[in-house]
Amino acid sequence: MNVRARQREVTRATLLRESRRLFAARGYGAVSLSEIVAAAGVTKGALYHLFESKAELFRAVLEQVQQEVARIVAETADAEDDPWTRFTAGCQAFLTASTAPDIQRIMLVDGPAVLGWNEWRAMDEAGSGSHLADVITELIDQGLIPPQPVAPLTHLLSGAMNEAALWLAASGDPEAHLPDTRAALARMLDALRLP
Amino acid sequence: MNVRARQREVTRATLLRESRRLFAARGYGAVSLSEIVAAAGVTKGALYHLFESKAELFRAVLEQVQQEVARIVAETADAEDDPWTRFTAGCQAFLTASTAPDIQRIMLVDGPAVLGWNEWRAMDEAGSGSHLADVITELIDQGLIPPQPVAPLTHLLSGAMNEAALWLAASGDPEAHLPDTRAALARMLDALRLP
DNA sequence: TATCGTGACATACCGACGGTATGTGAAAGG
DNA sequence: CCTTTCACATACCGTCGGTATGTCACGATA
Repeated sequence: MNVRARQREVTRATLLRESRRLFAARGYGAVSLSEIVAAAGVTKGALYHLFESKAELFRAVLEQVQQEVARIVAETADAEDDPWTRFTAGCQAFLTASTAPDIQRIMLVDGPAVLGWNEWRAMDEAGSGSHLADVITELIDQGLIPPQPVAPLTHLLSGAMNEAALWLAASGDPEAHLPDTRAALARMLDALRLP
Repeated sequence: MNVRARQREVTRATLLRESRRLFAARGYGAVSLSEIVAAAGVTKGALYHLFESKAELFRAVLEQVQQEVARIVAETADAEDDPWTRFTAGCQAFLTASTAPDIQRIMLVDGPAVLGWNEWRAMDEAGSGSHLADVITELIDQGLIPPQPVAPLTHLLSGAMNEAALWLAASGDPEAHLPDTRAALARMLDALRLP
């Protein structure tokens, strides 16, 4: 790889790292581009050479965060053989991962507001969202869940886990409430299962 | 009431109405104060005389929206005698009410991002959120739901309904998908019930 | 290796935004 | 009446996101 192309990647990675840190700490609206480029040690010229706008920079950060979460969920789920266990383990992994503060603010709070809910949803479905729909489809096919349209149930569960993660992180002591929340989620998932 | 005090209320109501319309249509970030005061037929002096900041104006709008939703939910629920039916009817009413586009963007998308999730949650609990926690507590007391901590289950259900409403409104044809979504929610709620 | 185009930035600047300080005229109080 | 108060209007500010232009090292070509 070229020196130029490599340097470009370094600058881009630095901007992504610093903007992710600042966005996570104080939110999209409260962080200025001047702040970001100062933290990254470059100027606005560099930023606008690499990203089209502030919103596009945020989108790139969000993409990175979502892929991290999707990877964790996929790895946890794939470690299980039983389809039902894959389902519940993946959900629990998502809940735990989404409790991290930087993932919270970027992925769950600012994401929909900055990009609009439609685009946010589209990005989510390219990440962990599709895993959920896939595994639910599988469970219906195998007769473990009553036959039903997949999309509504997927969004009910996705929203439940998102909100639970937000509450967990905001509740002061996530570690303390995690067991109860995991238990409540487990009860909810088990309740969906056919006898 | 004074002429002055009455005029003040008129101006305030006009600003709330116009800003709600604009916030709902294009989102908090994309609407400027100049636009709002122009639509309301006043100047920024009036706006800053009545509200401390743009965020405080938004908070006043959100408060209004949340109270409307809470009223609908409460009226629907209170029309039922059976505790379990009160629960499910209230949830269905919330789902339907939250599908309205202006309620969507203001209450579910921009609310957490503009005010922060903690403040948004606090406001929600002053509105329809507390109803949900109350009725769940009641159902546990009556032995209709397994004994468990109330908060985690409340947030799981609240998040499920929020996300389902967002998906419903974004799915192009809400009327078409509403029955399936209501059915999925009903299944989820029934699954929580003790035999 | 001399040349020259290209690209990865830096610099300088713009209009618009949220917010504030001050002015004004009509209603309220005496 | 006369004075105070208050619901605004006017004029202005610093900062923001965004852009147009300059600069200089790299890299391909002869």
